Amino acid sequence: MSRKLQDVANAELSVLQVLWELKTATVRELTERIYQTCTAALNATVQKLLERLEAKKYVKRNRKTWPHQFTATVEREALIGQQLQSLTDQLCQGEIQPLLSCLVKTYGLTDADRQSLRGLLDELDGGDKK
Amino acid sequence: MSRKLQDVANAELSVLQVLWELKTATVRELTERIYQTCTAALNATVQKLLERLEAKKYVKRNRKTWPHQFTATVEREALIGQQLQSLTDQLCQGEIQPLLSCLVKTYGLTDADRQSLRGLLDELDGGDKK
DNA sequence: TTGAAGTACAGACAGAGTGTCTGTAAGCTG
DNA sequence: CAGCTTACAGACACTCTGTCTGTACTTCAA
Repeated sequence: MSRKLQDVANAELSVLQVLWELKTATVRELTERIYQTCTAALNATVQKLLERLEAKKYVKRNRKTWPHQFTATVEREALIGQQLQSLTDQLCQGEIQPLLSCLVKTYGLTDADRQSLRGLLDELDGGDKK
Repeated sequence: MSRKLQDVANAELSVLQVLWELKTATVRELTERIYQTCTAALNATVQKLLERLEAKKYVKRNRKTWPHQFTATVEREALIGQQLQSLTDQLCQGEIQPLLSCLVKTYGLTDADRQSLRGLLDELDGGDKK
């Protein structure tokens, strides 16, 4: 029974969040954003998180600059999509249907939400049908 | 930095899946469904998984029968909803918007999917607006 | 050029979660 | 009661995660 690989850990995610915001950043900048301070230890922690994110191909490191510059290589949306995928895989045998219905039913979708959702659907209809 | 509590592990989920299907089951039944066989060791494994699920309030145990009967106390949809919630919390600051758009864009929603989604939206409109 | 300060990197660590097992006590049924 | 099944406690190895220390490397100013 293989484990559900968690692929982006909590602390790693907080690094990604900052990278999405700043586009590019150094370890120091990231550390200060995340911990509101920057000690040697915290620095090393962020360094390690980046190292792991890099291994997972979620972050790119520019070694030509000093200090190194880091950039996210996944969009937030891609990560959402990936999570959605694994969610449906695990709980709906890959079907989106149950998820959609659950989404619409249990979430108090506001009028605005519904409006924009309809908009998206219309786009899709126009896009691939004709 | 607290860890993202994984709340339902992989093996635990497979137990839930069977319970959703059978409504109620004994350890033996669960073990045979999951592992296609039933040794003492596997039995104990499933026992442990049930014990943990019970602690998490995801499973109810009837101690009056022998052997004990187990039932899921969460619906599959509730679990989906919960996962969606934590997904939006982590990646969209609680907003559903980005998730919806990602869903519609990256998933190849079929005509049927879109149709049923519209249906759900219409229900909502009728339900709480008037 | 040299030294101080900042940065990179390797490795170690504790704590938690997970899936699995062994051993033992308890319950049932012929 | 005997023998089988089930329940339960505890242990285990392994992995993941967040954190840290220590050391080597780079840069830049004096």
